[in-house]
Formats: sequence, structure tokens, C-alpha cells
Amino acid sequence: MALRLYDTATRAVRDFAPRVEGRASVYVCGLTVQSEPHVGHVRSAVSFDVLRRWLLASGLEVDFVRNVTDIDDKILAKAAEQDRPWYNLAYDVKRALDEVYAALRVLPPTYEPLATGHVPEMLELIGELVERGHAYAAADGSGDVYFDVRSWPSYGELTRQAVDDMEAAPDADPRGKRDPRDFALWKGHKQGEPLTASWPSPWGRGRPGWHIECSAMAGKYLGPAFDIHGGGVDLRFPHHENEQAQSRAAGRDFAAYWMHNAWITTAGEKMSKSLGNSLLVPAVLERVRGVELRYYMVASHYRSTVEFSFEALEEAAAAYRRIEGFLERAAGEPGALPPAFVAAMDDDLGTPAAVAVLHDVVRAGNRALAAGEPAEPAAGQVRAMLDVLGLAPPARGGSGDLRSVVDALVQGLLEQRAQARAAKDFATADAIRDRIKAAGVEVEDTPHGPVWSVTD
RNA sequence: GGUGGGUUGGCCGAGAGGCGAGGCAACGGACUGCAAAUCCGUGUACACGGGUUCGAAUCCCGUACCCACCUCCA
Repeated sequence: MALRLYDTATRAVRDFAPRVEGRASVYVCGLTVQSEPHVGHVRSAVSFDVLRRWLLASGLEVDFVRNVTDIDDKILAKAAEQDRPWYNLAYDVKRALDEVYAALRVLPPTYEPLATGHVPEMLELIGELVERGHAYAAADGSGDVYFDVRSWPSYGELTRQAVDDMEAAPDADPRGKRDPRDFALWKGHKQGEPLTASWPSPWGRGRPGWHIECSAMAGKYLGPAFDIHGGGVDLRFPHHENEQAQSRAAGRDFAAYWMHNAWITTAGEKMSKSLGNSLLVPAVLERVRGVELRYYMVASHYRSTVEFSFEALEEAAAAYRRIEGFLERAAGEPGALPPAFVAAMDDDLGTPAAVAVLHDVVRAGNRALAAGEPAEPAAGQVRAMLDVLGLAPPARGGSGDLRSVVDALVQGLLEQRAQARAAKDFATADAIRDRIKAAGVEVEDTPHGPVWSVTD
């Protein structure tokens, strides 16, 4: 295993060695299902999907968990605004998210646990923390339970921050906290909140704090120690810092490597508040195909900020179509990966360099085609690389049945065109081509005769 | 105040002491009835100012600007 990954905790690229030989365990923070996903949201899923596919391609079995946060303040607030049950909103958004993931070729996780389905596991963990003296019930009778930051000396180790240097959020409601930096493990049920959003606990009815779900669910599905924990950069603090603190304070080793993907920004800023609907994934998918959007993301490194623009997106789509065009001209079953591609991927998932290799091989293949030489080896390599990146070309021209129907019809017209061309009646030949094109089928002449494809 | 990341050609986007990743666009050529596709060729880019070095986009010092996080953000 020659894979090396950048580990946020040590701020260094480290050799990746799974805890269990031949098996990698990965936990990725998924989304809070409160509103439709924009392109920034899905970068994380795509980045870690590439990680997963590369681990698989490297011969490892992969246990891949990505959670769904389906209960939180924002969900409750938005549902109340929209005058519908919070679980109705959460489930709708989750389904929209599933569609987006499918469009972007993100493989379904091995497990996709919901926070609301793991309240007992969370309560158990909170109980352990209280027992060990790292958590306490608020003295104000609110039913809140807090993690005691001062009781855990290594608090702040993930993000290298000293507790005393942290800004004590001035606007935060101190409630029953002993220290303003203490964070909620359990939130007591409040007046006005739906009763359906609360569960019984030793501290009264309430709901889980944000961070505890990930510790509990990672523990359940991956065990007290696992290999890689991932998420967006913003999650380093507080979310991941807190996850690690509460897990380790409960005697679990937790993650061995931490990986964080960078943002997709607009106008140089984080994509969120002033976001128009145009950047919601379904809207973007009206302009390019899902596979092209994925190419756009994969063509830059997961730790680099991407400044989103439709111009750049169209360029990426054009680059992708070049690859796709080559595969339409050259057959070849997926073969071996070029060593340069493997080296690029092994170097902290160097997808930009890997994509460069992809284009190099495409050019070599096109050169072979132009010279009338076999292009199967190149096509095989290209297909193998695309599989790893989750970028295999989608089937074109509809179902196989329809495709043969269209082919029969088009072939008849192409024969007429060939006769016209042979007779140097180019006006008729072009008229036939235009007619076919108007029906959505493009014809290209190649040294081996005309080839048609369905335009999107 | 603390912590982390960034500034590369017309555009996107890698690289991290010597050899110009790759894509898009542009221009020239080849091929073609035309078109499309494809191939070949064309670029003296690394925020600014110093320094180290035989050699710096890359290392050091300083400056400017941008972004993110600091307790419920992908």
C-alpha cells in the first residue's frame, strides 16, 4: 500500500496504513437535511467518494459510513416556518439529496445512519461521559447536558488551539454552562418545540446535541477506533474537535486520520448566505450533466478552494466531452491503470495530476486512431481511469432497444447521403445531415465512415 | 486576540530548488467537398520588495491583499 494522505491532525502527508489489514474504515460527516443542496454541499460527498473508490481500487475492503443529520435547530426552525412537521422536511430534503448523489455518481455508503435512529447509542455515550466526570447536567434545570471542556486536558489538540485563546462567543447564551466553551451533548426539551422532536433520557425529555451523533454512530458501525474521518474544512472546529474530545474522553481511540475538503466559493466567498437558486444542484444540472459537474470537481484537488463559475464549468464539460468523444471512437475493455495515474492518486488523491494522465492517454489514443493504429490499449486505460474517478461515460442514445431502432432509421438516411456525396451532390448530402441533426442526431465523418450520436 | 489556507499565463488549474502538468480559449498548419472531430506547431505565468543559492514560482525575511474557523456551516 503506497497511499499517502494528508492528515489534518498532524498537518502532514502520512503513509496510510489501515488498522485492519486489507480493510479500511471511513466515517464522513454528511449533511444536515434542512434545505436543498447547492454545489458546494456536494463537493464533500464527491471528494470522499473518490477516496472510497481509490481505496477499493487499491484492493481494500471499505466500510464507508456517511451520516444524515435529521434533527437540529435549523430543521425545526425551517419546518415551523413552512408549517409542516420537521421530519417531513427532513425526509424530503434527504430524498432530494439522494437524487443529487446519484446524478453525481456518488456511491451509496455502506451504512447511512440517521441521527434520530441512534438516540439510545448517544445516551449511552453521554452516560459514560458523565460517569467519567467529563460531562455534567446543567445546574439550571434546563435538562441540558454539557461536555466539560476543562476536564479534558487535550481539548483543542485537533485544531491546535488553546482553550484560553478561544474567543468566548459573546452572544452565546451561557445557560447552565460551567465554562462558555462547554458544548451541549443533550438539549432539554423547550417550550414551543414539537414533542415529536424529543426523546426520554435520564435528564428528562430532550434531543441530542450536534456532535454526539457522529461519535455514537461511528462507534456503532466502525468500532471505538477506525481509520479515516472526513468532512468539510469548517467542521474541524468545533464539530470534529468536539467529536474527538467526547470520544476519547469516553476511552475510545477514534479516528487515526482526519481529512478535510476545501470550499467551493462564489465571488471569493463561502457559498451559503447570499446564495441564489442558480447554484442549487438541480439548477446546475440543467446546464451540464452530472458527470460533467463531477469532472469539474475532480479536476481540482480536494484541498484546494474552487472558485465556482459557469465559464469554468463549461470548460470542464468541454474537456470531459473530449474524453468521451475518444471513447466513442475507440473500443476497449477497462484495462490496467497507467503507473503515473496510480502515483498521482497515491499522492493524497492527486486527481489533477491523474486527470492530466487521463488526457495524455486520450491524446495518445487519438494519435493512434489518426495513424490508423489500434487504440484499444489506450481506450482500456482510459476506461479504467474513468471508473476509478467515477466518470465512466453515461450510456447515450437511450435504451439499447431504442438505439437499434434509431440506428436502422439513421443508417437508411446515411446511405442516401453517401450516394449524394459520391455523386458530388453536396447540397443534397448537407440537407440530409441537417435533417438528421434537427432530429437530435449528429453525424461526423470519420476515415471509417460516418458515425452518429445523440446530442443532448 | 487565537488558528488555518491562499495570491501561478487570456481563463481554469497542478507543481514545490534546475527540465513550461493538463484542460479551455486564441493563432498557424495538416486532414476534409464542407462541417465536426482529430493530429502537429505557437506562450519567456508564478502578488510585491529584499535576501540565500551556480540556479528560486518553489527556501528565508518583510509587505500588501483575499478567504475560512473560534461552540449547532460541506
